[in-house]
Amino acid sequence: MKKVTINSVASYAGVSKKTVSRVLNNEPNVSAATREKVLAVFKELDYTPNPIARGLAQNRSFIIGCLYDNPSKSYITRVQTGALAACQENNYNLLIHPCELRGEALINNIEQLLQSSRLDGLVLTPPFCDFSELVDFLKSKKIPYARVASAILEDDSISVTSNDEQGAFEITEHLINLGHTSIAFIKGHPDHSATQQRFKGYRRALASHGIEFNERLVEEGNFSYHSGVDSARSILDLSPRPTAVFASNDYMAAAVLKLATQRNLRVPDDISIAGFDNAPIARHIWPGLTTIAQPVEEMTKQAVTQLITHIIEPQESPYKVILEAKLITRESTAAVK
Amino acid sequence: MKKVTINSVASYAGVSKKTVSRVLNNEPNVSAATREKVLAVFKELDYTPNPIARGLAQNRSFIIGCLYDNPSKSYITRVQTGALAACQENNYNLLIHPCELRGEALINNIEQLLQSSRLDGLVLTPPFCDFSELVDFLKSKKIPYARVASAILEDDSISVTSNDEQGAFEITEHLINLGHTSIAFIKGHPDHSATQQRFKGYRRALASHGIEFNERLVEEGNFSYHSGVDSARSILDLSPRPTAVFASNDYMAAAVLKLATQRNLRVPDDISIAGFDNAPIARHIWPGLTTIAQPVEEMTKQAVTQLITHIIEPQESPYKVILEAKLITRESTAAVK
DNA sequence: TTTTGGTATGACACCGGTGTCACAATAAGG
DNA sequence: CCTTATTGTGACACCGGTGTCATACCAAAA
Repeated sequence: MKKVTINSVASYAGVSKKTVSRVLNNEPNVSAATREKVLAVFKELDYTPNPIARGLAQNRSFIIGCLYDNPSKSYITRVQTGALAACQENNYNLLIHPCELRGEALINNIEQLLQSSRLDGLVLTPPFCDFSELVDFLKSKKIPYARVASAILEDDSISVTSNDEQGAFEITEHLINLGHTSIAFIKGHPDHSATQQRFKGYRRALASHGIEFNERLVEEGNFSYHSGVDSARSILDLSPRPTAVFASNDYMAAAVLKLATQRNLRVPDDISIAGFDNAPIARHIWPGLTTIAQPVEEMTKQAVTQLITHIIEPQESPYKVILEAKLITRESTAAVK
Repeated sequence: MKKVTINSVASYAGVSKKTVSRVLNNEPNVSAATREKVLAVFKELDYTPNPIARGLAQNRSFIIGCLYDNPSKSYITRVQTGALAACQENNYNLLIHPCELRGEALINNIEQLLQSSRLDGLVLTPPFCDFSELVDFLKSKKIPYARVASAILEDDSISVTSNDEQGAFEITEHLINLGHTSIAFIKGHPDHSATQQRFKGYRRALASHGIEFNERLVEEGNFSYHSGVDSARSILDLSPRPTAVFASNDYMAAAVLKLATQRNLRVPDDISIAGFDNAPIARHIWPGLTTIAQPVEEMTKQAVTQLITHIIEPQESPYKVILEAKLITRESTAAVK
């Protein structure tokens, strides 16, 4: 199999390689006849331009980097799925780069990454999307970036998010409507803006139904299953025991369920449990978890699409989208007895 | 910030760019003094070679592609983790490419991928690692590849795997040692070689303990949670009901657990359940699942490391490694009453 | 008919590295 | 001391595209 380059196409078509390049890039000032002829040769020789050579000439890599520091594998793969979909549509590639927000020298790490990979842009997933140190660094280096699921909208970057606060409000209201008034809450990781948002939604729902907020019902978690176990222990030890628990994500909710079951509590008869994210585990356990589903793939896809658009043609308009979160009721929540 | 290229380094150090290139690539025939000098300039100017230019000159992309078609998000992320570790050590990047084994035109899809991304090599995860149509195609195109977790060892490619058959044997034996003689089995997806391996291990354990194999205790699954639910239904409807179920992965085992719990069966008192893979769900549910842990990250890391080594310096020796799988006992299995 | 202006095209340098080869300087051998 | 290897170094083309600019061409305007 011989290599087909722009030179072979050019000589085969009887034009200069610059003209071939013009056809490739849909540039004007090529006669219809010439364009047709070159396109025919593309087909005939089965020509694909070499992205590396292109990248060198244009100082682009056609690669987007995806930053994450997230314990939830399902979340990560959903993000990847969305990002990949956008990349494929635009002939871009996706580079995944897990790294620690609180690790030493995060900025160095990212600088290294940018130096060595020449990424065209970055997608920031939680918690990076709200880490101003990083965002400022990228801004100063003029690296295009897009933020996914951020709570901060007051800036001029690309951002696609969903309404965490509203989701938390709705699921709390769902519990209240079932008659619960003593609803424990497990917070997420403090570095994630979603943590504050979900907490705010919880409090707003209590307030709007005239239920007094009780500090003792709130536990600090960090989104990990393990932290859920610790929080669950404290909550189930309370007396009187709350009739419902709303955990900031499904892993922690699953931990509550596990501990409750171990203690021979029946869910939802003795205690209702709600989660957040609609992770696979929410439907893989019994009883299934009532939770909030967010369009993670769609958010990421939109963010990356917009990022690539921006890379190709820089524009000022800050792209902001807020997508809807949706309540999913399963068996883990029921009316209070 | 000015761009630092090989030219600036060269003129700054007072040598030709070829000499700089020699230092970069650790080539011989550079005097110690010159090498020192150039290295010092690297530091001083904070120079990083442009991988794209390098790639163009050497017709390499420094990118490895990772193919997968797998419903288990945790498996995918484990594979990615291992592959990334190997890539980072070798200054390679990882491109992820999910696609369907049975999708129409898989080969076309891959051909397209290779054309447009100029990947240096591919990692084949299950089920691709055993799909001869694809392997033959890659061979004919002379694309380097490595296979992870394959059951087929009789070829000349790079392959790192773990002993599925032995793992299945051990977990079955574990159940037998607990007194179980009626042990149901749920098969995995027929496209995965692990499916046959695990089934073989199950049968070998039965045979070696003089327990007659009973076809009616075997259900066809496909590794998905959903298929586990269907299989579980058939198994729990059997009469007499088996005292133990060994599912070919943890998702299906979790499905059995869920259904059993819904039917008010106590696990492990009324029925023992074992899985395979040690997925996160195995310890996120109650009771925790007895299962087999495989070193997925390690397998993938070794495979990719070897693949890159092979790309840099093609060699004939087929690299074959088989890593150990390990039995993890949790609460879902107990002695038969 | 000549001037003007836009369109189609190609020559050529360039992106930032690496491969080939020539050549000078040094070391080893006769 | 001269010849022959060996080592260190640089000039230059090349990888496969894109950007800049000159130019030939043709139609509309003067």
